[in-house]
Amino acid sequence: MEKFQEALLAWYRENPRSLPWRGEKDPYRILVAEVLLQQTRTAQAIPYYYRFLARFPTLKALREASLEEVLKAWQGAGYYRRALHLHRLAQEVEALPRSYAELLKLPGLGPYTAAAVASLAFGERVAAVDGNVRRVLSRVFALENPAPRLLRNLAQGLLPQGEAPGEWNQVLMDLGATVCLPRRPFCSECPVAPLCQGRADPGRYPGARRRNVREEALAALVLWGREGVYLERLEGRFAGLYGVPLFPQEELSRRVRSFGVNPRFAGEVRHTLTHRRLRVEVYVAPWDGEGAASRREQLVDPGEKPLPKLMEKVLRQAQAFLAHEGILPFPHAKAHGVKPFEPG
DNA sequence: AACGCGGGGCG
DNA sequence: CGCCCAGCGTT
Repeated sequence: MEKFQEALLAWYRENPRSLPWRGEKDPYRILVAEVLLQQTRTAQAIPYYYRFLARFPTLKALREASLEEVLKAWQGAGYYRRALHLHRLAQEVEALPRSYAELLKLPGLGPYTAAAVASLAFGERVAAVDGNVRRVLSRVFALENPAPRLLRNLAQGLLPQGEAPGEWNQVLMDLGATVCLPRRPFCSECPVAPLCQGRADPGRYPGARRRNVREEALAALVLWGREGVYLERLEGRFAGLYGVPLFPQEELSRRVRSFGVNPRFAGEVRHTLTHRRLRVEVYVAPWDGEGAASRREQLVDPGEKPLPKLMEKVLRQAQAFLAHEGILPFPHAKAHGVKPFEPG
């Protein structure tokens, strides 16, 4: 196995990736990067990394912020529980613990993130197994569906003695991210191709995970007034963020009745999540909150609240419709720009 | 072990 | 379109 490690380390020295958090020493900044990278491509994480750290440069700054401010900084990055967990974590500890075992106890840190922070920030000899490492090891050892436990043991056994553990973890991840790609890997460029047991059929290792994408028919109700749009705090999906009322399409008539409005159809919006395909009918109605005094204060400028992308699409659609009708749009208009309304 | 949870880029 | 991404928490 020494040959394996030497070949990879030599390759890494010649092909380093330049990333904003590469070489970072501050454990907090490493943590933010690793949490952002959970199920998120590096290219997508980078702008959020800068924005979040500019807003909350230290654990203390994060601790003293409100959850809503934190979610606002996270807006657009997805998997918003990550932001919630980071905020909660900041309340729980004065400083980040320095061991894998302690890090693993923190909210939002699982085996991968705890290992990444422990090795990168504190030099602990612990292997970090992410999707890249899973794929690399599955191919090297020709494993179609390796258990997480097995992968951790394999990765742990590969940690070189003389090398900084954090560096080594990045070596494997970099190989997976740039050479050992999910589809059409560059085996001819791979430093460990001669040792790879799965080289003959890389598409077979690891095997595909089955997924079940279901469709959902929803409706959104955009109630707008001079002071803004009626927003509520969302629960369940997008919990903690804000949005207009969103519900199964078949509940439309009931919800319309309960609000006492007479809405018009403003078009349709599609939004895809990993496991869901959402088709949202957008309805708009003028509203001043009459007959619902407690709701009146919920008429706000959506630009001030953390919104999921889906809600941005819904508002944009509503706005385009209103503009097309020659109706003065709500304050949100300037923030996002108006696309022409396209019927159907 | 299976599922819910965003958003985006690629072939 | 389907696939997958520097995963985690819950059941």
